[in-house]
Formats: sequence, C-alpha cells, structure tokens
Amino acid sequence: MPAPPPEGGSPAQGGPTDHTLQITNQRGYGYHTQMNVSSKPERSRLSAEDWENAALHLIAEQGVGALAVEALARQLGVTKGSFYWHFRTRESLLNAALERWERYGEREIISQIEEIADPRERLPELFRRVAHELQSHRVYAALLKALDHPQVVPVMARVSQRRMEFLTTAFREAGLPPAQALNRARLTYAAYVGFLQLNFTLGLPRINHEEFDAYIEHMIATLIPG
Amino acid sequence: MPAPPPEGGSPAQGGPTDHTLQITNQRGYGYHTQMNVSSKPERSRLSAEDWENAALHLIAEQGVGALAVEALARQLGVTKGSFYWHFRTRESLLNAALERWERYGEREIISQIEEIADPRERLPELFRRVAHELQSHRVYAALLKALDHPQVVPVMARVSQRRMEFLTTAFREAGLPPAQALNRARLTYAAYVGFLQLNFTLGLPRINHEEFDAYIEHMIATLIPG
DNA sequence: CGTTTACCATACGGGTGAGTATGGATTGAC
DNA sequence: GTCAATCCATACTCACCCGTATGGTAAACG
Repeated sequence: MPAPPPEGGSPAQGGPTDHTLQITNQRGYGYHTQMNVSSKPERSRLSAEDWENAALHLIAEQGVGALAVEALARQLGVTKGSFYWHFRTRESLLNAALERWERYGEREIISQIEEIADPRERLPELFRRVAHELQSHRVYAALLKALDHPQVVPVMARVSQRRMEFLTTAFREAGLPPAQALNRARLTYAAYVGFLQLNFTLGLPRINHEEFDAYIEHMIATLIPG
Repeated sequence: MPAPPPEGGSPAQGGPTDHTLQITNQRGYGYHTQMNVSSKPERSRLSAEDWENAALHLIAEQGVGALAVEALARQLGVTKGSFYWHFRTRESLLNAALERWERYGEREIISQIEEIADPRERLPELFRRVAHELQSHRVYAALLKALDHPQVVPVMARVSQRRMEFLTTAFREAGLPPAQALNRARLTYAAYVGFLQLNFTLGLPRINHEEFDAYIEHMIATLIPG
C-alpha cells in the first residue's frame, strides 16, 4: 500500500501560519507563484487549511448541501486527488471547517464589545455593529439552515449557547432582573436568527439603508431597557 | 405510446374530498380497505393528494432535501411506478405539495384571530395560540431551511408577506403609529422565525413548560404596547 | 361478463458524486 | 544530484436517484 498518510488531523499542523479565518478569495494568493495574469487561478501547493477556507466560502454562498469535493476541487483549480490526500472523507472536511469556524469566528465582536466601559452602552453598540457586519454572519446563516445535518448541530449548539450567555449577562448589567434578562436574551437572539433567515436567502425585509437603520433603532428602543 | 396521462394538475380533481391538510399518518386510512391489523400498511389505491400529504409529512420531518420519490414510495408501500402515474416529475410533486400547504395551511390561526372583537386582545391571543401549536409550524420551519431552493422562495415570500401584513395592522390597531407598527411587526416576525429554528432542529431553548409560558408572557409584555 | 380505464410493478438507462488505486510531478533535505 | 516525502492527476468502481418503457392487475362501466 503506497497510499499516502491522509490522517484525520492531516499532516500539516503547527507552524506560524496566519490564522485569521479569511474567507475571501478561492486561493490565498500563494507564497511564491509565478505571478501570471492569465485567467487560470494561481498555482501552488494546497494545504488542509486552504480546503477548509474554501469549504467555508462555499458554505456561506450555497449552503452545506452544496459542499461537494469535486466542485471544491474545480473551484480551487485541482482535482479530487488533491483532496483525498489532505482529508480522509468529505465529512472530515466538514468537521474541520466547522471546527475552524467555531474557533476563529467567535471573538470577532464579543471581545470588542467587552472592552466598552459602560455596560449600558454595550448592547446598543452590539446591535449596531452586528447590523452593519451582517456579511460576516453568512456562515452562521447557512449553518442555521443545515441543522438537520448531525455534524453541525453540536457546533451550533455551543456557539448559540455562548452568545446567549453573553446576551444574558449584558441584559443583567443593563438593569434587568435575572429571570427577565434570560428571557430578553432569548427574544433578542431569536430576533437575530430570524432576521438572518428572512434577510439573506429570502429577501423579505426589502428595505433600504435608512429604513434598515430605523429598524435597528426600533429594536434598540424596544428590547433594551433604559 | 400507451403511456397514461400524468398531467400537471393530475386527473383527480374536484369532488367532495376532505380538504383539511391532515399530515397525520402515511396513508389516509383508505376508503374501503380490508381493515387488516397486519404490520404491512393498509393497501388501497393512492391519489395525488395522498402523495402530496406524504410529501409534506416527510418535509416536516426531514426537510425538503430528503424528498425523494423512491423513499416516499417505500414509505407509502408502493413503487415509483405509482408516483409517475400521478406526477410528471419530482418538481411537480414539490410544487403541488407547496401549493397545497399554502392554500390550506394559511387560515388556521389568522381567521380565528380576526374573530376576536377587541383588537387589543388579538395580539396576546395570537402569541399564545401560536406558541401552543408549534407542531403545526414544522412545515414552515422546514421550508425556512430550504430557501436556497428556487421553488420554495416564492411560496415563502407570499406566506411571510401575508403574515407580516397581518401583524402590521394588528400592531396599528393596538395603538402603534404606522412606522413603528411596521418595525414592530418585523421584529415580532423575526423572533417567531428565529424561535422556530432554534427550537425545532436545534433544541436550544431547553426549557420546560412553565418556563416556556413565562417566556411567552415576557414576549407579550415586551413587544405588545399597552 | 367482457372491455376499458385507472393504478401499480418490474426492469432498464443515464447522470451524479463519493471514494479508491496508482502513477506522475514537485519540493526539500543531504 | 539524488532520494524521499509531499502533493496532485487520471482512471476507475460503486451506490444512489431521477426518469422511461412496458407489461400486469384491480376497479368501473356497459
């Protein structure tokens, strides 16, 4: 068996690679490519992280169901032979991509909000920032529609649980008694999730910018005590 | 070509059949079956509506992606030969099922709510009834996760639009000025949609009955003016 | 009672996508 | 430069599922 070692964790591990979960272009602009301006995408060697990023990119655009290895390979300019060197199976890619997303996609906002001194200003600031960075929540919205998939359920459970706890303490710090703070967090988070669903794939709240801002302010006035 | 006539609208149309969108058992307890208690499901002839109901049943349980004709046939105790007599293609079944759901699943609640005399009592009543009949919204929750499917988008757009308008007028009748009523309706509907997502497939708000009722009352107190 | 019509089974063709086998090409170590 | 490790291409198998073709059976009608 001269088969290469496509282990679960993949051979490439450790090292000072840049971990910032950039789901931008297909390839991460390789290290030393020949800088050709031809139509073909730049060629270099791929790593497992490249596949994970491409997978997250595809999930954000077309959902978990569209995650096919041959489609990904075409998009990356290679064939399946490359994929099955880095990953054992399609599920392992999904797991790795989800794990990666959970790790590096968490403290985008929460850590920034926690630095705000006045607790009463945190929630309005959180609402406004989330509303103006909806694009970064496309993976979450796509995963929300794939909750029938057994692999995404635990990830989403953990992420939603953490966000819910953050919201609950924020509402407590804003002056609500504990029981009300928990329910208000549930309501707020449900409104957030529902808005993602209704806004992305369905384009239901067909509203322009200023109307959207007015909606956000209405949310703030309705949900945040003060 | 001795091929039978599987037209779009299907041959069976009109007639005093019971239209109540019952997504209960696999077969609708046929007209004159032999009432056997054997393990095999009761045998009779199937109609297009039986297939549509079974399709909605399957969609509610496993999502739109799991709607396969052979799986449905197995579940109904027949083979594909039966299906392709009633329907021309798989898409036509989906369209028929969605159309059926849109028609008969609409005025379950709205018509009942409209009969309430006092407008200020309508919204709390609506909230409580919807909260205690979540099971009938499983199809809507499943369709919500299939918004990348082109066939479900127009249906969901129409249904959501109607419900949004109903909510908007209800909030106006409850005393809110028009602009605020619209935004409050958006917020309320987003909370409804998000709760469906977080509750069904993800079991996130792991709360018992009295805690759930408390949450509903919190929603009423927070979102409904007065 | 026989014939037509409605409904279903069986068997097949075709397309898609996951996973495997294996050899070739590229890179880095020495 | 050589050799081994790493990465990728090609070709294949297998399973699943849509749709078709066609013959069979039970119900409806005369």
